Amino acid sequence: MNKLAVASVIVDVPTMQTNRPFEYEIPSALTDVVIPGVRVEVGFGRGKRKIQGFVMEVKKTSDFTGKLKPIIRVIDVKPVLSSEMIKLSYWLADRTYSFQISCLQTMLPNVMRAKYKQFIQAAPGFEQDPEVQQLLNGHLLVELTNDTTDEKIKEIAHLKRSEKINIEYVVENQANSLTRQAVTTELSKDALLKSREGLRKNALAQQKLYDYLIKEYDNLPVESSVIEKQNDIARSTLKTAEKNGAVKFVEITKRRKPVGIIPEQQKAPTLTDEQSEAVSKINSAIDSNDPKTFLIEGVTGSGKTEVYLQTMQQALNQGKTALMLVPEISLTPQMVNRVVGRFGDQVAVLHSGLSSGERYDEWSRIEDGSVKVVVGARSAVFAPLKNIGIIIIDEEHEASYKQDDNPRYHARDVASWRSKFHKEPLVLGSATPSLESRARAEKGVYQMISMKKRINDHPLPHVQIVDMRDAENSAVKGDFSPLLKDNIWRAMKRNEQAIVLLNRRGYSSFLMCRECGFVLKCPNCDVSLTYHKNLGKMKCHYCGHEEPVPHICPNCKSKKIGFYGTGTENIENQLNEMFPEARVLRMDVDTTRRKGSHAAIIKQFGEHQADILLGTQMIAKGLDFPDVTLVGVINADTTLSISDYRASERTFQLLTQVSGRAGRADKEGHVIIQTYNPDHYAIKDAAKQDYETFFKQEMYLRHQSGYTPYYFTTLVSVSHQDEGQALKQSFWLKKQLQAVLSDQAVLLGPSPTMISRKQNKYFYQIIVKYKRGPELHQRLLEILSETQSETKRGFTIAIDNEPQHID
DNA sequence: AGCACGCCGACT
DNA sequence: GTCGGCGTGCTC
Repeated sequence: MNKLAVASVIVDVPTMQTNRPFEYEIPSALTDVVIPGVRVEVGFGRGKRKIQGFVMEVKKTSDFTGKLKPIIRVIDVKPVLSSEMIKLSYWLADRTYSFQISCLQTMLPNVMRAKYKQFIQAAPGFEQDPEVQQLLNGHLLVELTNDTTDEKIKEIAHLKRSEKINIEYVVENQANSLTRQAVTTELSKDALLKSREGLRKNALAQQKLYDYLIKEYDNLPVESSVIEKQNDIARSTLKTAEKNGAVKFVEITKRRKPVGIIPEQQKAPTLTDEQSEAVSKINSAIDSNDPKTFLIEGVTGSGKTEVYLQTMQQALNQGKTALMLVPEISLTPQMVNRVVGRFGDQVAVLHSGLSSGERYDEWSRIEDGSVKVVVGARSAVFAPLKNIGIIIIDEEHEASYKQDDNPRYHARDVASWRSKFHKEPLVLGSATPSLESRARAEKGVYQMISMKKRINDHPLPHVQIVDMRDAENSAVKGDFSPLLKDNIWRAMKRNEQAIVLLNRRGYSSFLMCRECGFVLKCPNCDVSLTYHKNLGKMKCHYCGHEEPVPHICPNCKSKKIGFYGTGTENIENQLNEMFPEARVLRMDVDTTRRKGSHAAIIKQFGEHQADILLGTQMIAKGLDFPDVTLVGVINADTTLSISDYRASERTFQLLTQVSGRAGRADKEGHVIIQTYNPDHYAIKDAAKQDYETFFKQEMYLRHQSGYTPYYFTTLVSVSHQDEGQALKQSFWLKKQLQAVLSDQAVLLGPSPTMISRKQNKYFYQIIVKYKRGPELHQRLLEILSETQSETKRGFTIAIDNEPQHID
């Protein structure tokens, strides 16, 4: 009998050199337990280091010529990775040029990441050694933490060299954190009552505990922490009761269920013609296991969400599951209630507000099949659903679907992969599709579904563009044109609400001297410091460096140093000055930092407890406020000035979306867009809510300049402490790439990134535009492994496939 | 990553 | 000589 005795393991060491499977012997005691997808603990390296790894494959023999180490321990009882996820991780690592271990870790809840600890222990026979005793200070084990001083490390290294101490490695599994200590009783309720009577008169704490146990008898076991904190019963009281046989300590696995109240079950409304046509097209793809991609181009208010819900229902009817992605920012209670209202408690919602424990619990509920519908932001695309019947991506153009650190994956690509794996449709929906998706629909790669009518024939808002270069407008002191000011006033008078959007990208409150032009910059990074009001300090967004606000210019000693640029706070002040009676709510990064505050602001505004909602991009997304009749955009063009080929697309999308916020109910909406570029097509087309015209114009320009969707783009950046070295290396890289690319491909750069210095490293980037690039892909992978030794000398190479921003 | 090995200078 | 500095290369 030939046993499967070798496991192929991806180890938790994120480096290029260890980015491949390592083989381990499966001890006979662990056969049948070590199967693909489980996590294991293995020894790695020459020392006694222990780390976590993922079993990818189990086989009979190994080609490895050395001696295989055994697997030390199996962490999971059942696999945490399905065969689908294992396959997906290979594809993802290849596509994003990332380490496979990083991919595996992103696919799983954070708690599955191992925590490593090191403990110092006296070597046998050296327990009494004075040096060892001094180090351990009477303890048997001392943890070696990250904050150990250099001197102490030296001392430890000494002792280790002379073999007086050993270092013990411990791999901790954080996912265990969900078992908690709880209290219960083995006594009957009557017995408890009896014991309660038998307590001494002055044993007040015990009496209180018994009373609690009797009252909560049906809810036992209760977590000890709950009893201790909420009911102020001391641990010693519990211990005493334990001794007396009244209570018993047990371990419970607690499932936090974040979706608290399940809203009333809602019936599916009748569909419009456009909606039912969309539903039937998608449903037939579900029925016939057709992994095609649909692109729903539907104007705001056309009822895309209902199409999503009914097609998801179809998948469920077939005994399948459904996955729906929405941008984090639209994961509002309104949205969630709508889905939960339809599907009840078979829904799991994965949003960033979940604690890591909650996230793990939701993951388990999905994994064990108790959840049929998953709604979530980007990372929910890895939800461990089995037998997926449909995948939906709402607002598919959103840049936040692309992760901006490693692995730099796009949720749309992962969804597409899974759609093919499950042989089920993928539905992309947007009022303003990304150029690449819309172009694919044009070519017939995606099937286009267009929804042009608004439900109940709500008219589109009336949009006006205000040319801020006009004499009348440039003369005003603040940032409000007379027209916008007047319209806000009117809306206030009619007791309606207004939204004011400040397009603040690349625009912030930095400090500038009006005498000499000096700008306060970060000493480590090449960016200006921004003012943080709650800190009262200047802060760097990249490295976190802080310093006090100077009152005289460090350069010319003038006192004319002050803030420059329009921040939300500044606009808020202007609004308060102009409309002293209006209640202004501000929503930006500062006011929404606290968990739940985003939802709180939306709720407050939705209940008309404020008159004006002022904010940045985040107010533009999918919110429905019936009393809003006016939307004002202060500076429509700041996103245009960014040196990014997607600048026009982003501007168009933002303006179209925010305009959709006005007048969704019976009242007509009015939108005022202030700009210095009134003739720009992105602004003009957005004002007309005319996606198709914009699409044609933008496609023409992309074609002219050779960008997505006509070309693929890959961004390669090189960094080093020394600017010259970084530049030298990037020229070398360019030469390497040139050699494998055809004449059709274009290489731009190397050029310094917009922020050319971050954390004291210099960054240069090369943009590669190409039509067909298997050679490029191969060469980039090779370069990554060839340059691994350079990595240690301070070089880093980062590759971003289809970047969302070039900066 | 983290560790051992190994090759150099300056110390009992 | 040898201790300990850091550079190099390997980990099943």
